[in-house]
Amino acid sequence: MKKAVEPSAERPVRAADRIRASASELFYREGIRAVGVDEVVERAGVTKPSLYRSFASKDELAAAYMRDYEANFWEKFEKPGGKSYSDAREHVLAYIRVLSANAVAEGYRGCGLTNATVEYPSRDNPARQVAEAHKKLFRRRLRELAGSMGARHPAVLGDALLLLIEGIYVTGQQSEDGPAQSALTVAKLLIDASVAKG
Amino acid sequence: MKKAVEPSAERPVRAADRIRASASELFYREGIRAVGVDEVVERAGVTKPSLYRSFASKDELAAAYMRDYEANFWEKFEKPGGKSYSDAREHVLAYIRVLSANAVAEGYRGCGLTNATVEYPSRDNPARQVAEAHKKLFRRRLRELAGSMGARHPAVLGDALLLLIEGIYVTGQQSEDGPAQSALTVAKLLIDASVAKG
DNA sequence: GTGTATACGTACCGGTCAGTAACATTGTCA
DNA sequence: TGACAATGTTACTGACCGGTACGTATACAC
Repeated sequence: MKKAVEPSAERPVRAADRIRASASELFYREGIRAVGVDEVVERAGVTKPSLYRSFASKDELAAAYMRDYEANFWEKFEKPGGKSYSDAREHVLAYIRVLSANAVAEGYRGCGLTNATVEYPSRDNPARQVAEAHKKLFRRRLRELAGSMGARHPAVLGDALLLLIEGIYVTGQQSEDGPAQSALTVAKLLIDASVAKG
Repeated sequence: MKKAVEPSAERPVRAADRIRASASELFYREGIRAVGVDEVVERAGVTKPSLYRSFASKDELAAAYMRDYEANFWEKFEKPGGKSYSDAREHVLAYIRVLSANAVAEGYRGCGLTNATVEYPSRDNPARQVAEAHKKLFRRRLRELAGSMGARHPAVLGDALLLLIEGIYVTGQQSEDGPAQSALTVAKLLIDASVAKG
């Protein structure tokens, strides 16, 4: 008589996964430097050696957090509000609409990848490297979308949108009543002024 | 026979001042959390008790750094490139011109006040409080300038400029080859599209 | 049953952190 | 000379940090 039912319906849930989840939550909310590995494992309900079996160091755990964050970011960016968009302008505006709504909520903490580059000025930090690579990709994607909108200078409009979005990320953490409120209007202004009319 | 010449040309330089200077440099370059008080006093050429005679805690030292940074900021903002401007549009564009030039330099670290709010999510941190108060003032000042430019909606243009500027601060630390390059063009676009023409 | 591999916990390490106590030294002014 | 204020010197604390040596429980193979 073996296990009867449920081969593994109750999930054991690997320690490494619990740690990733715990780290993601804590690192995002409080910052990477502010959170010790003890706090991470305690919240995960595991012990420290389990962490170091799956991750070489706290820095590498932070890098894993960055990769998880990035995957999640792309999902939210490519389907803002869970919806797909064929029109580039509507796509970007939808993302900014959702983003700026979140950014005026209490406790908003901006973009985890951006925050990590602020926390780690040194270029050889593993977490920072993931973040930097992501921001390059994001910039390219925004230029692409700007091109699809028919911008006269897609590079400029793409950069404009990136600057605007990063501005939302960071000002959103400064106060609940910040300039992110105006972001959607600004985005429209920017796009319309950049797209050839006649 | 007293001191002959130079009442104090060779400056004794108060320990507190040396500490402020040392802290400002280190906190800005490496981040506040990343720098220990030992490093601050060592660079200042003083000892730890001297620090704690002038500052109640590291947090309070960080708050002092914020205040110093802010004073310096206003100087640079109100006279970009050392020059005064009577025209609001030229004033803002001059600031953004200088800023974006700095932002593409290697080792650029953005705005110390912005960075501090990223490092300290908790609202009761003394340094963060200084930074938050400053950002409120800055927002008001930009709206004021937007009004002087004759914007149809000064609040929107002011916010647009703030989002843009914060975007420059933060993307400037992500890479030397970032969107800050386009910032001046974007600023002109934004202003021209916001100012009533006919 | 007895290997053997995997997954995990207990207990600990040395270092660094912010902060302090007690005392010695200096320079200034009167 | 004497008093005061500012600083340096030395040594220390307790908490926390990232990281690890080592023992333990379970499961599957033969």
